Amino acid sequence: MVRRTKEEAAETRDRILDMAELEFHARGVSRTSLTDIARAAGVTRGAIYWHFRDKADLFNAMMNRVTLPLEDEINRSDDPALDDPLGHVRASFVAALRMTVGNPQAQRVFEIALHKVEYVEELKAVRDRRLNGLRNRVGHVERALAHAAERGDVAATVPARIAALGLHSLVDGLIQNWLLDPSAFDLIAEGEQAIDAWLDGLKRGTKAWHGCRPR
Amino acid sequence: MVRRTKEEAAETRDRILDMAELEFHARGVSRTSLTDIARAAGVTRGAIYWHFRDKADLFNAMMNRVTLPLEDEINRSDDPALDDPLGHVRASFVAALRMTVGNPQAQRVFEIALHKVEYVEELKAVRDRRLNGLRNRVGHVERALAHAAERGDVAATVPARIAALGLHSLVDGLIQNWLLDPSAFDLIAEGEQAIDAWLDGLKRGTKAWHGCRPR
DNA sequence: CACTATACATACAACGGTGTATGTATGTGA
DNA sequence: TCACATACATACACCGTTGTATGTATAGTG
Repeated sequence: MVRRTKEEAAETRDRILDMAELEFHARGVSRTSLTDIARAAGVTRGAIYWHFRDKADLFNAMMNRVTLPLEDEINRSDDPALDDPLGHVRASFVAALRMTVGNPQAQRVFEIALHKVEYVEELKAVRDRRLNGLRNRVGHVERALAHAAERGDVAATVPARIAALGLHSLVDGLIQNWLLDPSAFDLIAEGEQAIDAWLDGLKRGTKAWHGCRPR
Repeated sequence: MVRRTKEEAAETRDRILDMAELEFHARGVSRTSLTDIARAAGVTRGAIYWHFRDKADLFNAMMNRVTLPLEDEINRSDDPALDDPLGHVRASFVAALRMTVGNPQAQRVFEIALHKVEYVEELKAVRDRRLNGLRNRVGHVERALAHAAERGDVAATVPARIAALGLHSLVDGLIQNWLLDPSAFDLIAEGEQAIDAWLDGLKRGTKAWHGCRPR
């Protein structure tokens, strides 16, 4: 075959990543061979081995394309310059729901990460990245909620750590359950209600409810 | 080899299932060969093919040993005869947390189901079972919370559906995050606090907080 | 006590996937 | 323009896994 220019080579690399994403999503990572991906991308395995060391390397490259941008927004929640940390936290998590539903690529990659890969051996790097991302997010949200508590936006009866951990787990669980069956519920509308229910609970605090129970 | 008695055959079958659980957990389902499992169990592949049709069949049998009992307790929450539906819901989910931490077999199987298997092709049956279990649980919890609302145990401002979906997602997310890194937080203690925060939020309702905001 | 189904072990054939070595034509810089 | 690096395609050897066919000794059964 003909030698390509650098630009064309970059396109080839992107095509390989795109097709890897589709194939992994359709057949699972372990059952997808490099031959499958090569055929789908219109190249041979030679091209894949040129751009990537092996399947694990290709998988990591594919994951990193999508997961990074979402992290950033949430991780900015504890910026002391923000005038409404609680609002920013809320907006960030709602954005995650919207992205899950509205961005097909993100949806595929999430589903691959959750249901179409086994976190063992070489692929543990992905698990570690996911783990670190989780720790970071919870940490940022915790500090953001602490700021909100200082400002009086939320009651301090629920520790910020629990509030952050719970919120993150809630949204994580919602996305996970929805991906199992997108027709089961409306992730954006009902998910937003659940987030608000959690945040409203934080606003009013836990122990002081005896005197103002409704009904 | 010698022909075994029925009792011994049942033991062989159990050993195969036990070792499959360990091997799947250690190396992932797809990377574990039937030869691996046979060697660990002290038999040959012939024994496995005698007791199970193929690897997918073996996998399903292994999963069904553990996941069923946990379901039952939660699914009883909407029994109209219960005098404290809300308390039963709370106890069921706390029990799930305790089982995750305290029962090593359950812990392994959960981790396999969440991180060590790809839900494609033959294994989709497991995904379907998980999906049905999820729908059922949410349904039962929803009805239980509706009972609780009728009894005045919780305010009706948050729809029972959202309350149930949120609670389930919260616990699901907590377990999922904890399994990624058990040292990250105390699943039982902090998880229980998160569950209580959610339930307390339900008790007090959502819209009526303006008049009784603490501090 | 003979016979059949059981509970495996052993043997065999086939295939798919991986990694690497090699070929090759072209872009690119000196 | 010449030489080398680039961007692949092709070819090859190896191995693990699967499914099945076959062997075999015993447990159960009439």
